[in-house]
Amino acid sequence: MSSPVGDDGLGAVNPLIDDFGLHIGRAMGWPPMAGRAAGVLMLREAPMTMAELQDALNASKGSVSETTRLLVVSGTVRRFKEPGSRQYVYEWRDDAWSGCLQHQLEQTTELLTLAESARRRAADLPERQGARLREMHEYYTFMVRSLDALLEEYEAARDTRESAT
Amino acid sequence: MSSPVGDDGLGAVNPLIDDFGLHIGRAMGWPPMAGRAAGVLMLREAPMTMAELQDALNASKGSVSETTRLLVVSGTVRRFKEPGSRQYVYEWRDDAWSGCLQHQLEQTTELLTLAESARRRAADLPERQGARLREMHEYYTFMVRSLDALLEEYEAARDTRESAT
DNA sequence: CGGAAAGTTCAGTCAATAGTGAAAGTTCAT
DNA sequence: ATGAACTTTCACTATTGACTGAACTTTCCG
Repeated sequence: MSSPVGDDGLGAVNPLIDDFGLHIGRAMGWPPMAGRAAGVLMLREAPMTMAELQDALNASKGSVSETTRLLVVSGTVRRFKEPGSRQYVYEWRDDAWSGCLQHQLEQTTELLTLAESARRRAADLPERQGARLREMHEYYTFMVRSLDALLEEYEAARDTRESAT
Repeated sequence: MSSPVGDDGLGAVNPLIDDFGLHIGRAMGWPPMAGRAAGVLMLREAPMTMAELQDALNASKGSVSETTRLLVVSGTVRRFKEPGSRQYVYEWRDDAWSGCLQHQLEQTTELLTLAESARRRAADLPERQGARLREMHEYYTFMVRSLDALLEEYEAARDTRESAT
């Protein structure tokens, strides 16, 4: 109920956890808590129960529940029950970073959609403005195409490394 | 002092402006106001004064000042004085999207730095955790390299289009 | 089934962030 | 130099978003 990172020999890593919270959280559009939870889960050997997370993060039950939900839908954490146990455990996924890239791709796709909608809604503007919206549209088209390719490339490279292990 | 988009024949575009505010603002880590300002500036023929922006956005002087500052440092908007005039005008830059991609690259580089620092600070962890930090490090190394390449590719393509005009 | 343990939801509280407006600071034509 | 026009700064207010904790729902062992 006291040490924010539990009794895993990780006591010194704590400020690191907070850095995760701020940075990854911000990058992924998560609240800081989710970033901290991601950090804790990455640095743990074994899968953690909610109670352990709650203790490690020094957070309320409700908050941890919301946080784990978020991490699971983001594709960075999986949850399962160990056979015979009645409680879930949470574990950082080996392919977590694919999930992050996928997330980025989705965000960018949304902006492409916005660009398309903008051109439709503000059609027949003078040359200058039309050109600006065209630039935006071209940019996001380029980005979606490129990120998609990167995702594929990254996963291919990972699979290769994986099978080499 | 009334119509939120001024008297430019853009009256119908207003909900669009707010969409810009939410989406681009969020993507760039800007407050909504900055996104809205970006939208307004994209959709304008001529450069705008602060007074015009203030009117178009229906915002306070202070807020517009902060907002323009932000857009200028982000590289999406430039400001200059028309000769003989004593007030600045603000204009959406033709190469604004390069600035956005650059911004993304910088953000990603920060996370690479975090990954490096994490491996250093949490060295000599058991295999499992070490592998996770290695994955993170590899991911961000890959992303920084790739985004850098994309930026170059995008700018090259733009230059080509440009000179073809 | 009954009920204890685990997990989720949600109204309320607290903290962080955005925006206002007035005062202070700059700039430039005269 | 002076002062009017314009811009920035900053203390305050409003808004938004995160976290808490208690009430509720679900799960599953006996």
